[in-house]
Amino acid sequence: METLILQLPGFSAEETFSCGQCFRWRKAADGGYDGFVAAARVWATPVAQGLRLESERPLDPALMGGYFCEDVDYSELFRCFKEDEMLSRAIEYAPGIRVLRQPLFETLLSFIISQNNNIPRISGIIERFCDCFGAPCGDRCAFPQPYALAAADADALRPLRCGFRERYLLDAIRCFCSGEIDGNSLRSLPLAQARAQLMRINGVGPKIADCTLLFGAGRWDAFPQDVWIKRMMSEYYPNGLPDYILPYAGIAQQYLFHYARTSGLFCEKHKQLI
DNA sequence: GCCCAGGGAATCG
DNA sequence: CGATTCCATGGG
Repeated sequence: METLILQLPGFSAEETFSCGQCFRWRKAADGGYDGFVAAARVWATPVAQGLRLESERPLDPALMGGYFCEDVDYSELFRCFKEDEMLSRAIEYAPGIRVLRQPLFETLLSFIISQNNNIPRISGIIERFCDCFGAPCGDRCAFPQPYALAAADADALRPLRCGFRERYLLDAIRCFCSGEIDGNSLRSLPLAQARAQLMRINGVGPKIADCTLLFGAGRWDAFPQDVWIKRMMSEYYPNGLPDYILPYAGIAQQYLFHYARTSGLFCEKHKQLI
C-alpha cells in the first residue's frame, strides 16, 4: 500500500467532498473517504493540517497535489474574501471547503448529469456510468476516458436511467472523441472563448460550462450561477461581486453556494433573523 | 402520491 | 428579446 501525505492547512474532507463539486467520494466506516483521483483509486484520511492518501498503486505526488490544489494559498485568499460581509459569513460557516481541480472530461459529464437533478441521484447515475464503461479498480470503476466511449450509443447509455440527459452525454462524448473540443485548449483559451467552446455541446449552457471550467480546469474566475447563487446575487449583490474578488470568483462562489443551500439563509423562518 | 432537483432547449408572447 | 414550458427519473 502506497502512502502520501499532502499539506493542506485548514482543509476539511467532509466539507470539501460534500459541498456539491464532486460526486464520487464516499465516506467509509473508519472515517476515511473512498474515491478516485483521475484513474487512481484512493483512500483519503484527514490528518492534522492535511490529508493522508493511500492507494494500491504508486501515488503521483504532482497528480495528487494538483487535484487537491496544494498550490492555492487559502490563507491569502481568505484575507481578500473577508473584506466582504456575506462571503465572510459563508467562510465562517464552512471554512474547510477547498475547490478541487478535477479531470475535465469527468467534470463535464458529471455536471451535464447534474442538470435539473438532485445530488444523491447524480451520484448514482455517475457510478453506473463508471460501472458500464470504466476500468475496474477493486470493487469500483474509474471514470472512463473519451476513447473508451467512442462506440457508446443511446442503447449503451440506457442502463444509466439518466433521462433526457442521455443525448447531451452523447453529444459531449462525440465532441471530445472527434477532437472538435480539446481539453487542453480549454485550460489556456481566454475564459469567454473556453466557455463558448463548451457551449457548442448540445445540453451545455453557461452554468455547466462554468462548472466544467471551475471544477475541471482550475479556472478560478469562472463563476457558475445556479438557482442558489442567483438568489444570493439578487438579494445581496445587486451590483455584482466586488472587483477584488473577481479573479477568484469561482472559489468565492463555492462558499456562497454551500452557505445559501444548506444554512437556511433563504428559508422563511431564518429570513427575519438576517 | 407529491414535490422538486447545482439547467437548457424549444416555444411562445 | 424575456418569460414560460417541457424534459425523464427517482430521492425524500
